Amino acid sequence: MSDKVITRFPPSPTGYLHIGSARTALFNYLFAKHSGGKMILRFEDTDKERSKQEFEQDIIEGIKWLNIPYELADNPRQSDRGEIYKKYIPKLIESGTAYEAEEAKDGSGRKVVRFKNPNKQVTFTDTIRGEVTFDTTELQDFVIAKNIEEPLYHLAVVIDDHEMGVTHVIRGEDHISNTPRQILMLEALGFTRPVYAHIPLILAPDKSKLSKRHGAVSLTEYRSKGFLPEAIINYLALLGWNPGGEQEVFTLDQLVHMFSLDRVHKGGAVFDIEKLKWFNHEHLKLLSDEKYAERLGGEVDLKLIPLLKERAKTLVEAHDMLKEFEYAPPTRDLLLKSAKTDAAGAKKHLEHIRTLLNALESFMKEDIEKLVFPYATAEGRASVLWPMRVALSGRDKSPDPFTLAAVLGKETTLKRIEEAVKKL
RNA sequence: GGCCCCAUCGUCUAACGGUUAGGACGAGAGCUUUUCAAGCUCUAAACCGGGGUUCGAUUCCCCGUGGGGUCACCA
Repeated sequence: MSDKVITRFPPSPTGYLHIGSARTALFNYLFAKHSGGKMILRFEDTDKERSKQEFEQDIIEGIKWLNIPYELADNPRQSDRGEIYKKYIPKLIESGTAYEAEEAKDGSGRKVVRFKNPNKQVTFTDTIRGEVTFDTTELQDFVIAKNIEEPLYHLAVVIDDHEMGVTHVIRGEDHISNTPRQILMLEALGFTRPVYAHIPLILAPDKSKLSKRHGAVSLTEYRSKGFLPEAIINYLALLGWNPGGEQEVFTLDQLVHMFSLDRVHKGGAVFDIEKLKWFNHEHLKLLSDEKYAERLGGEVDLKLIPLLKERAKTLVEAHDMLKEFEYAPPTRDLLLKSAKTDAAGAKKHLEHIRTLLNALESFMKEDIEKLVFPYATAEGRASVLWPMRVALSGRDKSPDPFTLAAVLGKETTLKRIEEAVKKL
């Protein structure tokens, strides 16, 4: 089928995968997949000085980590596509729409190629913004190639999009003013115009384009901070687009199903880390205990996962909490810290709890609670519950003592109470 | 500065001429098995301004203001 939708994600490997690029990739994928098409990945590395293998790797790994499907173009690097470009540049010169001008600064001794600007108005339809008109006169006879076989970005884009059969160009709004010059070249080459859609930029809190000076912008940083790819996808999709209802938590498949370009916003959207954290917590809670443990990467007691799920907003927070569960025998001072009783009282209470729990068959939270809580209420909750919390956790900040006891299990619980009693 | 784009709570957004302008994040207050979180409940919080069009404008048009993007032999 010739009318199959083909979008593309063409990063230039001059930096690590940026959160904004990731969203552009996501929108391209969502649109293509929703329309039954595909998204092609290629690298725009015509700037040899700044392009690095390392960045290329990072970008691919990032997209894979996010689970955004793509198809790698044949010959995905522009730096390897010289043979293709060589077919087109002379053609442009022969047809009189381009000409060789002054000597190039690249030391090749060859001449730079300039486009013979027809100096006209160019109007194109942007799916998101409607008709946009530019007067290209101010562009003058712009340079399109460093020399007869090395195109500059704009020319390479036009040729690649044509060669790869790209039907829809979905890119950041910062490219909107590049569009007319690309259309000029594409007309000179006799190519068909793709559909253009310029999506709003992701903004920093100061409303300017999000960039490195604003802090964390590379996907890797979010990954290492313990964010889930599902959460990042979900959050990014809702920056500048929304399906209309009041639901906010979605899976990638759901997003694919609902996505449409006409619900994409025109204005930029400020990136809010707090909301991302909230999405992350939501997606973390959606994981099964087994999957959660898997994501944490270590050997984790599955009994601890529900506790983590409830409290941790990121995997890193979960890790930190896990450390907090590491028990160190509490000091006498800590045991008495907030208990409204003296050492003798605390000792009495702990011994009583030990006796109660020792007789308990089922060590479920509810049963422990049923047994201990009435006693705590009768004796003064603080004077019973505080020593119990500290005895079990070794800390003054912890989940409630009943949950703690249940998670720890009977044996450990009794052992820790025993240890505490000895201190009093 | 030229050109282009944009404009609803602090932030992400709903609304497609008629609503008490809704939701979410965050904030504040309260509740909970007296901690820290989480959770639950409640509260505060917005249509940039001025003209039109219309019986009626947040919504359509124009102007202004504000913000942003872009002006390379970078992408």
